[in-house]
Amino acid sequence: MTSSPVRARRSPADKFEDRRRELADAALLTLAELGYARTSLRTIAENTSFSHGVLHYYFRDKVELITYCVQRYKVACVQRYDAVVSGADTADGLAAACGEGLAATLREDAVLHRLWYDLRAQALFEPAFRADVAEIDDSLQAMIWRVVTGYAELGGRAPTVTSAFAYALFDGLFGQALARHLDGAQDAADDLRTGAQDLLPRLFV
Amino acid sequence: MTSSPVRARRSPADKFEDRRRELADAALLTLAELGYARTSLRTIAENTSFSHGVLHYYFRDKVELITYCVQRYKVACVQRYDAVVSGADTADGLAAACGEGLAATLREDAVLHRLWYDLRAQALFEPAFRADVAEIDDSLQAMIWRVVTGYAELGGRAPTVTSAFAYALFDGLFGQALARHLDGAQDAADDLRTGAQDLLPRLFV
DNA sequence: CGAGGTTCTGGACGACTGTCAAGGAAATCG
DNA sequence: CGATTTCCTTGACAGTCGTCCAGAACCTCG
Repeated sequence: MTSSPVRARRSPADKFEDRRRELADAALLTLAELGYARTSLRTIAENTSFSHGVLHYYFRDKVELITYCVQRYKVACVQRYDAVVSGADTADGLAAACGEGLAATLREDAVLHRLWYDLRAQALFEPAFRADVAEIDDSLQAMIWRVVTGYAELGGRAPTVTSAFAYALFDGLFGQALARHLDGAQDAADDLRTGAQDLLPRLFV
Repeated sequence: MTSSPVRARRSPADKFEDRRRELADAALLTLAELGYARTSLRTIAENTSFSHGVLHYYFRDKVELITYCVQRYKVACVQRYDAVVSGADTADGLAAACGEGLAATLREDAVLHRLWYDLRAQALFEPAFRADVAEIDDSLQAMIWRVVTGYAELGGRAPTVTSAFAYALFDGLFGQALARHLDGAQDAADDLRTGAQDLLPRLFV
């Protein structure tokens, strides 16, 4: 009972948490590459400089590891997107930045978004994932809603949809673009960009 | 070389195909219950009156079985939906039937649609599924497009979106409603109904 | 240096997977 | 009826999986 490794830190700047993050980032790469169903703890460990046993030293089980990974993914994703759309000062400029931001993250982080859609589907079956997936979904919905309200203020009109409705539409658009992009369609990102620009005004009629 | 069971039928009305369908339907139930990642061939066989070996008598491997299942799912899904929306003779009536049809299939076939979103996510990783998933996606897109063009004719206006764009939006709406419904939200189906009715006119501005 | 805690290794365990083959059971047909 | 094809069961195979653990390695501090 002395060496339960879950909570026994002492060193400065929490080396324990640092290694957790390091392992989670490696796991994130492997998960994004193979998908949830095909990723084993041993495969994750192979993409690190450690052996497979260490994962159970830093994470209670596979669910805790994946949960931790997914939370890391969220903050990086939302932060980057907010930065992209924060610079616009006209309605049309914001719509363009919105489309460009979505297209950019589609091009650059396609495999991570693929993992997101995978895990969200898994959460439909595995209740252990639902809380974290719902939390990320909420933060993505809020991210989209910031764009919509920003567009509203710059354009002087109020949106005629709910936050959830707007997010569902953008999510559908993004999911389709992702599938096409991963299938090799060169124009997927461009279509997403123009599609998002097209969609935004339709939320105000 | 005489007894390769893949093609060696003779009896009337193809008993072989009948049993394939029977096994595939049982597999579909099990897959919808557990999801792709957690469903094994033995578990599928347990939900039938046969032993696990018979699956390899009627299907070459797991991929062929699941592929066959998914194709069965498609025809049932699209046929039923088309019947629901075929009766409308006004634009508003068609929008209502569209929303009601989506809400009804959400309520009645939630677990099957859950499987669909699961398999579509798997196809992002596993190229073996992509062709079949793309085919189903196309048929669903055509199904939505029939509603849109029908609405256009009844309303005397032409849609201002592409078929793929319209499908992406409806799919996003449905996916979100499905997640909420499976999470126990009582109003998910109603929101989907009104959401679809709300979305349809926005494709004509 | 040595004691004691922390970190990591590598092997083992039992359970489970898809696949296959040998042979029994059942149906079909000459 | 017996022979032959079709259908199905059973058990095995070689892997992989998550998990756990004994102990080596490492680090820190007295």
